[in-house]
Amino acid sequence: MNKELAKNYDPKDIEPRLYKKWEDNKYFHAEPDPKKKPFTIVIPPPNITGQLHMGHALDNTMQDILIRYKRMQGYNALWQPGTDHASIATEVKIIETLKKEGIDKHSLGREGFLKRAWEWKDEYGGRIIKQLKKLGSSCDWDRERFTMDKGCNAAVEEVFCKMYEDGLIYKGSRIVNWCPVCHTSISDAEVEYEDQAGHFWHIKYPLIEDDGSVSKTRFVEFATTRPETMLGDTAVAVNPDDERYKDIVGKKVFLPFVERQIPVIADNYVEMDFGTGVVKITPAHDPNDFEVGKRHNLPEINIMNDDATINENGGKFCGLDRYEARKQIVKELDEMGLLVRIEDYSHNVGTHDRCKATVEPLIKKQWFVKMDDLIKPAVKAVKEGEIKLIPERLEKTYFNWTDNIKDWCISRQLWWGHRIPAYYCGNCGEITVAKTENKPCKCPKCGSTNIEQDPDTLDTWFSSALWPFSTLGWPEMTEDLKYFYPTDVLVTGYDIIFFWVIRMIFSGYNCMGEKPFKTVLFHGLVRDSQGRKMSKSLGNGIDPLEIIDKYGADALRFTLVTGNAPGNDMRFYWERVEASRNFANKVWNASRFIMMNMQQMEDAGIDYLSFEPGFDRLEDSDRWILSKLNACIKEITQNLDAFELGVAAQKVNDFIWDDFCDWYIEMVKPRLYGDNKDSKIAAMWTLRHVLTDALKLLHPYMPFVTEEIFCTLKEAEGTLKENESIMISDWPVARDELSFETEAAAVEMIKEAVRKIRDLRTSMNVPPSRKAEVFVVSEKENVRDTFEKSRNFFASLGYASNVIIQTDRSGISNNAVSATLPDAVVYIPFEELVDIEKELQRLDKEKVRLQGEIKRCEGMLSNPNFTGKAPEAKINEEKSKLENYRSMLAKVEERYDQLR
RNA sequence: GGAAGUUUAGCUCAGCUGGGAGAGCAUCUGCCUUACAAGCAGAGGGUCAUAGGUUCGAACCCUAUAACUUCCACCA
Repeated sequence: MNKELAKNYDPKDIEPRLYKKWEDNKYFHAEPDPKKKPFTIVIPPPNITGQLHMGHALDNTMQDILIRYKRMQGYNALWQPGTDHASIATEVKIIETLKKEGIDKHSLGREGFLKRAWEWKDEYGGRIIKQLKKLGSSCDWDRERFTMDKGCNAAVEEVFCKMYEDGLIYKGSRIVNWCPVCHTSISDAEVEYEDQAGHFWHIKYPLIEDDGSVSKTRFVEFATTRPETMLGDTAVAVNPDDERYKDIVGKKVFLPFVERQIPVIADNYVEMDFGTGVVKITPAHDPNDFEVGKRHNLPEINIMNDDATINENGGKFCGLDRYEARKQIVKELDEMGLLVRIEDYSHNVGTHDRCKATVEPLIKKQWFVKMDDLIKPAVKAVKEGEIKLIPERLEKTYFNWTDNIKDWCISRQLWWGHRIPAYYCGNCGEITVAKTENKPCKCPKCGSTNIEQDPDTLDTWFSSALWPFSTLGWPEMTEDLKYFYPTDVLVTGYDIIFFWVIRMIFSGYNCMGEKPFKTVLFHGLVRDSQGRKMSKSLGNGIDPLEIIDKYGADALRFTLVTGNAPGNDMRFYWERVEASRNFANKVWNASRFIMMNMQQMEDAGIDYLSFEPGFDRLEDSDRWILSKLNACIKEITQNLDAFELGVAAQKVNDFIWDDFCDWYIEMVKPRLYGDNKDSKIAAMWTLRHVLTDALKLLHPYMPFVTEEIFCTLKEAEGTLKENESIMISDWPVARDELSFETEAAAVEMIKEAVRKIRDLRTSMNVPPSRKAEVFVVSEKENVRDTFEKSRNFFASLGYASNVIIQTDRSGISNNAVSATLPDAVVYIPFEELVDIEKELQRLDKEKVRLQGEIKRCEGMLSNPNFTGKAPEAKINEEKSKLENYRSMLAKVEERYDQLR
């Protein structure tokens, strides 16, 4: 042995060193191999603008746990990494940067701007990758992709052209969400609604009399939250069943300012009970009005420019900002006597999720994906369980969206992104859709060479929707694609189920004819300790890199996956990181203990390595911990297969800390410090065996500390192979020949006795330094045998100077306290310390407790409904409990009588 | 308006799909016991939101109610 571990685990130097080792040895790399089963995860590609935040840390920790677990199980595990160009987020960021330099985007021109964007990508795009590495992510970095690399571009063009041919992509003039700040259309999913305090302006339009004059006495009154849109009104509507307005339907009203006469129409869209039952109709600036307008063939009058100022259709308000126009219009209406009243009103306003500007519905010519057919296989897949969502309840959210799906607006008036492969003839207007390599030099219809490509780019999610197969080579049918697709799990936050998950699913079926993944594992948000979202503006964000720096990546990872269920949000507490760090340190020190003893045995010339566990040489405590380990392996494997990462983590923690450290290592100490060589060797074999398996079980969660210990341990033994690593070692397999029910139960009894002794001592304020004789009295031979076999550790754990095992209580002083077990009574004569009255009180309390338990058991067992209907195992369990309680009660009563 | 989630110890949360309520942190007591004070040993602390129901048996299943949170819709 030539390596020693420091007293406290310090991740600082260890983590980068080990990560480099893994990378250098290509342990993350996967190639198709028909001899192995694939297991694939594609990373949710982080934005190139991104910095690692808690959400990433959680998301990637979960993926890494699954990948490492499967890799150890012998799967050909591929974690496909990459980044997203994040069209609008990046473009906004670059515009900001340019602004600081006093440069306007348009003055650079498209090419100049894109050049800057690529420079920016080269400089910052790799930042988050470096940060992911600090977390320990075992992605196959040789395969790193980017949504705007050559392959992804090819995939995007392929899909666009194919879908256009199939009629799934069309260009149409429809009302879209327009961001007047970013100057682009955005999809429905990108609109965030927020409650804003506003007003309800009650306005009236004069009726046009039958003689064509503007009435001075008859008006139609309605209310609106956006009076400026009146400039684009082309009707007012009432419900067809509304008696109040029956007589004016078909007549006209006078629209002030623009001085139009517009019709009063009847449409079911109008609710009679709301407001006055009259709605002004502005088809060009409201999605509902747009629909109404279509039904009634109303003109669509656009009154706004792209920056939300009023255009020439707004007459005298032309040039004013929408809010300025609003003020003016209200003021002038008031002056004209057409403003009835103003009411305070809180309503939802659509804002752009990127820049928070109020979205303006506008009619624009845009590209859309037709959703109704495309969505069908995606619905079917989830309905029939072909794709599993975890937690299951998110299926409802999923179907809620698919059931109400609208066509997807995919064109963006941005430069950074995939430019739409559509070409327009400047002469005849013919549209040609073609891949870049086939782009037309002249119009196929009129032959004109006056051809221009569509200036717009695609929604950033258009390319990420293809991510699970574009990264594996599609549209080429590569070996990778055949082997690794469909992928196994997608791990992501529930917040992007609409943006991304659904779109990947329908794209998968559309392009590959096959689902993109079998399971979607959702996690929640990491919130601050007060339950608030972490955000830049609140300044309450916690930097994962700071945690890694202070406590290590292992501690961060462990913290993020323990104590919360799939899909639930969690709160972040530094105390929890500290607890995780302490756990890592615990593992570290247990290992240190074992290695110190290895050293001592080596120094004493004891060959512990060649011990082959003829199981007859294992002692009860060894068999107990091996049984525990075996159960643990089974359960943890099951939990991981069911994606119950938190539950599995808790079990590893409890096994290592409670069973292994607090009990087994303590049990084994007297043997290690004693003279029995065989016993020592058996103990050392068990320690090493259990530690190694425990490290493996822990490795997916805490890759660094486990690797460091694993290698140091092997090195100490002298069995470390070159470049050996726990990450490519075999996942532990449960071995039932290493499970010993009888011995395990026997040790549990000793543990119970120890706990009772400790309890007695504490309640009597006996300091640990004061040892005492301990008598064990049992009529049962096998019980006495058990104590006999375990006397060494029973004595040390129970602070006994001597353990005397006998069949009756002869020779035991009356000045003794006792602890009762079902099959034995333990006496500790403390002489001067014992207060008989107090002891009687204690025994009395115990009597009452046992009587209560017995009553409960008897009640159950005498209930014919219970004995008739409950499963037999449960009945037997209760019977044996009852027996134990009765036996204990008898002993307690006996002792009570003796003392009295 | 529709839907979902949450409600368990002082705090944050688990509880693996019905069989005697758990962890971490905090609190209290005693220990620097040669792996670990980032530790050890003990203790206190819960009508599992409320009210009904199903069941031999409910934190868990059903119904209703309340509070909080979130998502979707957008009635102008």
